[in-house]
Amino acid sequence: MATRAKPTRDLMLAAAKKHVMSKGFAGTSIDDILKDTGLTKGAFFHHFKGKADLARQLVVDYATKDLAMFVAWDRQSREESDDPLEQVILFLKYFEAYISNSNDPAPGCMYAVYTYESSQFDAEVLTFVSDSLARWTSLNVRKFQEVLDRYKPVKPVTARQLAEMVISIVEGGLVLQRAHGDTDTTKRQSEQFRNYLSLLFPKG
Amino acid sequence: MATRAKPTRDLMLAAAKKHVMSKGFAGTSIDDILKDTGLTKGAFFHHFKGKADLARQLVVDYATKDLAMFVAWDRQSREESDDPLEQVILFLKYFEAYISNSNDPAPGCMYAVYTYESSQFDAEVLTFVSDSLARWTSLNVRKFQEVLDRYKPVKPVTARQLAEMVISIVEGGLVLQRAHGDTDTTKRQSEQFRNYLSLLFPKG
DNA sequence: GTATGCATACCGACCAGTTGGTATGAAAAG
DNA sequence: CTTTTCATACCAACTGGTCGGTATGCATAC
Repeated sequence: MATRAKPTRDLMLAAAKKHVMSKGFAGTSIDDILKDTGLTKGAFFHHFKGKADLARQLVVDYATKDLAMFVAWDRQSREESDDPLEQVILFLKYFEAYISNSNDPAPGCMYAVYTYESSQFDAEVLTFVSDSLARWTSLNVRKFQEVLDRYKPVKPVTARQLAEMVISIVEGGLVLQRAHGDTDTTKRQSEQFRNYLSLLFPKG
Repeated sequence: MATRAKPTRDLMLAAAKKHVMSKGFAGTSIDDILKDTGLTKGAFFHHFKGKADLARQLVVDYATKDLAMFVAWDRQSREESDDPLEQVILFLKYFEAYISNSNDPAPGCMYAVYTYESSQFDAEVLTFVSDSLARWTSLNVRKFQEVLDRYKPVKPVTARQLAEMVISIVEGGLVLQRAHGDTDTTKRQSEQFRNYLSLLFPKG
């Protein structure tokens, strides 16, 4: 059976993600993943150099899929409107729909898991997490800069401030949502942020 | 040595907190705590029924100290101003100063740690975390209700929405701050929220 | 002299990681 | 077209070490 290489790796990554997002990385054993997939140690160590390598591949995979989702939402929002402010609103609404309708009972951010378990990971992984969040921020900065180029805010504000605030609200919303086990806290937070935007830019 | 009961327990709780806030709960072994304190298994299992009991006592202790801090800031803000909106602003400023001047190199919220490792804990502990966050929210709701009783917001908003937003922003700020290893991200988020308040309640 | 506050010594379970090996398929040699 | 060669993909069994937890003993305080 030298054919099922990629599916096997993805199968293990999926199982790993499931466990890590509910028990943390240290709380997830390799055996947990193997029991879930029906595979064995040999398969695991064939695809991963070790648990640290799993941590790396897992978060890289997460970042890739996450970014792809954001890019898709961004493109769709640009197709539906020419106004950057409206595009931001649309983007947020796509996100709200995604979080609320997720079949994941307790959605969360893997970056948050890693940062709250930071001592478990090597510098390379932690840098990747930091960089990924920074890249996400940069995307938002560019977006809000487009808004600021067209509309003058009621109160002086930088694109970076707004960009960071979006991420902060999302991350915080996810923490609360998980803690209370509900499905709409993050969505409500995003709505509040849109409220803030409508006050900052009354034109839109 | 039958005299140092309370100090010993607190010593272990302090060491546990230190490790849990940097490696997570599952990533923290009892031996880690014992090595830090110079104590032994006998001491640990004398004060804690097991690791699950440590989780319970640790978060209860955290909640107690956290609440005391909030109450103190609330009292001080009431002493310095009669205006509820100004009191909120003051409260946030105390918080910002606390986070920025903390000697903790990577401050964080223990509730967030527990939430992102939820499968590690029993229902009692998880309920306590949820309730603690709810209590924190309630305090904020009361506060913002006082504000809303005096000032009419430019856009319709409930006290609960604002209360949740504060916590969300703080939690999210802490995630970002830890991820990037800086000291002022949370503070900046709090400042942005104050900006939002000043737009909502232009009178203040 | 009895309860408290610890230390010592130990246990079974589980941990990440290793070993030796097998089945498979694709490419190269005949 | 067949046979050899060899890398890939995986498995079963095992290892040393660490985990949470227990049993016991012994000072000290009351």
